[in-house]
Amino acid sequence: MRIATWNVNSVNARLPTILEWFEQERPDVACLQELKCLDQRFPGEAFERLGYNVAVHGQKTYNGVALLSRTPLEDVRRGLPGDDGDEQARYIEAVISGPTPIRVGGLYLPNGNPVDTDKFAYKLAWMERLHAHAIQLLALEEPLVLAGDYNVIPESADVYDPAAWADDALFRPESRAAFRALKWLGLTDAYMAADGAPGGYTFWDYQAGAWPRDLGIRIDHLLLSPMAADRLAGVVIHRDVRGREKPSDHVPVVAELSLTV
DNA sequence: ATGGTAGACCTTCTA
Repeated sequence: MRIATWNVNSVNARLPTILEWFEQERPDVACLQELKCLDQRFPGEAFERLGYNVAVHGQKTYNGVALLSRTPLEDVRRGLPGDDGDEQARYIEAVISGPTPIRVGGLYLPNGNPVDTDKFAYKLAWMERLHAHAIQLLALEEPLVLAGDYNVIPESADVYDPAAWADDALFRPESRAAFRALKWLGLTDAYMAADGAPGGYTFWDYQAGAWPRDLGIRIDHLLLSPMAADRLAGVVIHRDVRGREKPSDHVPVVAELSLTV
């Protein structure tokens, strides 16, 4: 089965582009981020017509995440545990039903800029909550995928100019250390395990000609539990999508797992 | 050093 993650930067502004990609690629599961709409404004029928079951955790104007699956979604959780006062819609999780059920968490990790504000503290606190939740999920010893826009550049090879990003929240040592700590729990970065080639970027800014100049960063990741990593067959970054009409600034990343659907 | 783009929404915030 193929599992995709894609920060779409407004599901409604991007709908024709998104549907075209879904019709071409037909992923079994997809995690979408930055919907920028409330649940009732999510175009669920358009995805249902393509054969998907839909679970949404929306928010007005900002954030918003969704899970799409060809088989029914069970045990849906909306919101990251650990802070009941957190209003931001950045996490959704469900079990994908099938002969080998797989648990999928779709996440939109806070950007964290500027670093001298409470936005950076919120990012690091959110990563601590994700860490604590990942411990709980790994204890289940299931196939598990935590996929989304992590807003973390893991290594220097994942950015066109490391020095230019040294003070950015996406590349700060604190953010990278928290990402490494997640992996130390036993999670595998699917791209690195399957390919790992430098320059596998997933985001290019809209500004300053970042796309034509290939000034990209790798911030969209799929982290796999051991039972999922053992079944990893490959990862494809759909780079060409960035060059299409009215693109998102992120492109889809798709992991293939040798699981029957 | 600055400004460059995109989306939601209504004027500025987020990225």
